[in-house]
Amino acid sequence: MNRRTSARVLPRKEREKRARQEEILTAARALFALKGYHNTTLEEIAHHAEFGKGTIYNYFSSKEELFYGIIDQLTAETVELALASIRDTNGTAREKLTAYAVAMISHARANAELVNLIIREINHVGDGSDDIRMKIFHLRARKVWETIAQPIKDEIRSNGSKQVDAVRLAAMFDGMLRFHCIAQYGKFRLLENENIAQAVSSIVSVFFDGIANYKE
Amino acid sequence: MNRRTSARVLPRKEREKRARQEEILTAARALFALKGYHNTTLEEIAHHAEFGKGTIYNYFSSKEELFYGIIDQLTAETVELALASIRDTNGTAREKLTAYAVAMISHARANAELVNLIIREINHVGDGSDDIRMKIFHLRARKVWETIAQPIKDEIRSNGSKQVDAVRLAAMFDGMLRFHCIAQYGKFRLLENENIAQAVSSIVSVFFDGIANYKE
Amino acid sequence: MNRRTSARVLPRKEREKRARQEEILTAARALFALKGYHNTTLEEIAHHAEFGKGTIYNYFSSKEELFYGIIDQLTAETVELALASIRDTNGTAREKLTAYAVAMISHARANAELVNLIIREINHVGDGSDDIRMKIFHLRARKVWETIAQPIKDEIRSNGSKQVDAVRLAAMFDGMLRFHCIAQYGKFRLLENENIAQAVSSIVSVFFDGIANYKE
Amino acid sequence: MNRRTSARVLPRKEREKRARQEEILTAARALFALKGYHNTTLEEIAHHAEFGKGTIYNYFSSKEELFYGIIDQLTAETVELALASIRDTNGTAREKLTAYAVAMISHARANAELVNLIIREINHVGDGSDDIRMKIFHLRARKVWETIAQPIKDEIRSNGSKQVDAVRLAAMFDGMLRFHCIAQYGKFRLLENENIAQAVSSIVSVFFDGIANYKE
DNA sequence: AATGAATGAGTATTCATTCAT
DNA sequence: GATGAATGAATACTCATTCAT
Repeated sequence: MNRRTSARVLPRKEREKRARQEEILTAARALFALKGYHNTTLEEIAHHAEFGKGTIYNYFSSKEELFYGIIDQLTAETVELALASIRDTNGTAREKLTAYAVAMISHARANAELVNLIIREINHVGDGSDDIRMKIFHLRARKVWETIAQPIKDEIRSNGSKQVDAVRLAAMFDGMLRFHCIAQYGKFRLLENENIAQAVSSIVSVFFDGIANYKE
Repeated sequence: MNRRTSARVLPRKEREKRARQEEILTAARALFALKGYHNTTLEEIAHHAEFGKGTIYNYFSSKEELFYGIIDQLTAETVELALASIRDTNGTAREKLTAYAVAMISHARANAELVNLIIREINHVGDGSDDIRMKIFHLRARKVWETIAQPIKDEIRSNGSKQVDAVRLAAMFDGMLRFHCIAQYGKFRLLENENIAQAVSSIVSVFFDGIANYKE
Repeated sequence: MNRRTSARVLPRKEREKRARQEEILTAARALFALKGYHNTTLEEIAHHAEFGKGTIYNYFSSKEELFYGIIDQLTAETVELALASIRDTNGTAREKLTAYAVAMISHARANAELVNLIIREINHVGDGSDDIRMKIFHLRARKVWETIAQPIKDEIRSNGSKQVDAVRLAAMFDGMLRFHCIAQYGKFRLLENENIAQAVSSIVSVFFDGIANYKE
Repeated sequence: MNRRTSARVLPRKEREKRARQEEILTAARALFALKGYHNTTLEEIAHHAEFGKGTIYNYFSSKEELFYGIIDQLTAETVELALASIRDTNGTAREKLTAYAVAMISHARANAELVNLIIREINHVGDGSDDIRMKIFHLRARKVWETIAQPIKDEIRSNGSKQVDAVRLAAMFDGMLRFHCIAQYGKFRLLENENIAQAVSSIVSVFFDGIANYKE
């Protein structure tokens, strides 16, 4: 196996470049999350990443590109998280979705306000001419929904229902989750509760049984 | 009746001032929604409102203040909308919440991206020192949830359940709705469907019956 | 005659605006001439013009535009100077061209290195996409040559020659003059002599009689 | 014969160093001519010369030094060209100067805009503290004039004139030539004609006979 | 000797805010 | 009150130069 073609054994130069990119992304992530895109200067990012200002531009061609790098990272993480939760959980649909919900909320909490960052800033940057990029985020979101739609579909099918837009239901579930994250972890903090297990339990319970059958 | 406290008989001066404020808010709303807070200049707002740039400062002490004026307007509208939907709908909880959902989504559609603007920009402005203002938005959100929590509580009580955090359930319902609005009407458009009735029906159906009992 | 349509009685506002533009142009002229386009900062120009930096942008949309403003001024002055010299001088072609030469060199001396500025910087600024502007300078140069071509044409016609490209000859005369200015007043100072009358006399003498008949 | 002073038998190291310098100068020449001094980056030069950026600094201590290297090359070429034209042409002053004019214009055409580059950029670089360098260019220019002044002097002496500043006349002739080159080959293209022979003929004719005796 | 990643001084431009008219 | 010219702080981005490898 050639060193160049192997994904594992990248040449040292390349590995180091990736590592530096990660460092910069991490610094930017923290600052964007804390202060928002427009209120964070490249100087600050550079300082926080312990690089010179000019160095940032060796890795990202503009501040905007850096931002998209973060979005890319985050959406990829979310997709990965959904895939892993559903794939690795053996059990009922309810258990699979519970696993996803826990993972999702934990990720949101760990990344504090960064999850909202996506929603907050996505329309903000650029002039809308970057449709290609938008399409990627689009595809990532659908990928998540399609992933969690699978157990939903199975559940409903076993119910006797036939034609159901499981992706739409998945989006609803995701909506509850994400709104919870925004409400819980955004600056615009709306909820006080910090008990993930309980929050997930509520959401899953409502989603599967509805409030008509809701039991605390 | 005091001239000041009367909503009807404000002095002409005061009435005109309010009217001007509204005009400015309307112009700003349109532009902020279209281009975001930071990408909209006061010059543009002034031009669009057909006022001189300096005049804006006779009505709002800063660009930020103007932004909060819009948030204030929007959140007030949402509260009003929730109150009206629940109050004016006679029937079951399901019917009341359906009414609210229709009103909410219609409002979001009519105000296009402005709804997201709240979420998107709310963290953008200021340096966190405006807690008082945050508290107002906080209270408005709770007011909405408490309003729609009432029918939910009634529904569940009639189910025999006792201790239920209906406000939390209300927030979940609202979350599904708002996420739907963001996904549907944001630039980050994720859904294709434009049929409000159907979307509302799905959301209400899941919320009340859960997907376990979901019928298309 | 309406104040608005009269070229003489511009409204006060407009007059003041023009005056400010002139002040800025004058300041920029001095600095560009002294240090060149790229070595002069807008901050310096603003300071020298006793305006704030932002104010410059109310009058010129960019540094480049400001530069073109100067070129415009200078080329217009040169045209004016040629027209006046030829028109106002009664006498032979030799006398007319002498008048032009004196005026041209005096202007160059008064504006020190600014005359060269045109040649020095003209290719420097912008990316060549401003053909419209180039065309204007082009036309101005031709205008000068056509102006001084007239007496040349008359002189030659009285000689019996018929078809002569007088404009080309005019360009040659102008070339001697301008090169003299560059050599004399540029940083790249090549000549020591400061006696305008003598320099003009040499140039005119050579131009009319050639060195074959040259008498000091 | 000392290895150092011999032009032929330089040590290999030295020869290679010179060769590399030439390569870099050639690359820089092309780019400076095309885009101007300030709009050409060292990165581009290095790339075009197929060297690493840092390597350039092993041969030239700064970008400015590199520029002066080009000027040096060009002015040396011009001196060489003048010397050769006058020396190698047997015949009248008129013929010698015609030869020089043809050589000069051809060189200008071959080096396109590089000729103007000298005039354009000479004031651009540095802060005037490089008088030594200026003096060199100065001397080179005088060398050219003195070279072409010789046949002029002879011509005039044979005319009976005594005290004539032939160098000044030479500068005038050169001025016509160089202005022609600028007008013809600069971006600021003022002439359409491309017929070198005819242009030279006009210039020489005017210079020797003046327009008073000018025949097409 | 060759390299190119790192650097940060330097600069054009924007725009919220002020204030004289 | 209304205006918009004046202002300068703030900031993304460039690029000559250095230096560790």
